[in-house]
Amino acid sequence: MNLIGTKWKPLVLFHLLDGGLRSGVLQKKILGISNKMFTQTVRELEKDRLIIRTVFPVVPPKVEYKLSQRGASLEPILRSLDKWGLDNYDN
Amino acid sequence: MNLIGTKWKPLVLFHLLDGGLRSGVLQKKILGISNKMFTQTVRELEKDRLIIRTVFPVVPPKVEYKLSQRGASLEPILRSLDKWGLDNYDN
DNA sequence: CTGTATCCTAGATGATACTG
DNA sequence: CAGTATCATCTAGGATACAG
Repeated sequence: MNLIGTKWKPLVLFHLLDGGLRSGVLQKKILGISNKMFTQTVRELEKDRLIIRTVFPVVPPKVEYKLSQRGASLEPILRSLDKWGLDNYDN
Repeated sequence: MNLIGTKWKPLVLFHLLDGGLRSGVLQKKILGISNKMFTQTVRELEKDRLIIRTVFPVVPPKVEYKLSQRGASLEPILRSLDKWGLDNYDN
């Protein structure tokens, strides 16, 4: 639970399931996340080797995030969580 | 994520997968949880209709918690999380 | 046994401004 | 564009004592 048990981590991972995304694009997909929490979250996920951060030395800066093999192994769980959430949205 | 996205909720649910448990027994299974957080967690889970709380009018008091049908529907996810955690314990 | 009520602290989070 | 720094706020969580 320490690796993925936060408010934002599962969401970040979920949005990377279909492929790597540029930083700004990924952040926009996570509705409601602040810039600070976004950076903090991806940093921790990178540290835990669940995602891979790639920096392209261009101007303007370009950074891409994608799931690591380890992160990808969470796919069944993330998909299940998503489905369960949709099925139980009535709350 | 609001329904199960806390530090303790998944653990409480997980320990009820194999059947209902008496309050004290359940609490002892959740290592490290304080009395306050335990009560607060089960209260929220009950409110979200993920678990069912049964009070037996005896002395001394006896309270039992068990998964609701809705809570039981989380079993695949909880089992997967458990397995994933075991497989990735090396950090 | 089960649960509540306080008090208290650390960490989580947001808003804003700023840097390379 | 991507990320950092700072300030302020809120809440999670623990410890303890108490109640029914």
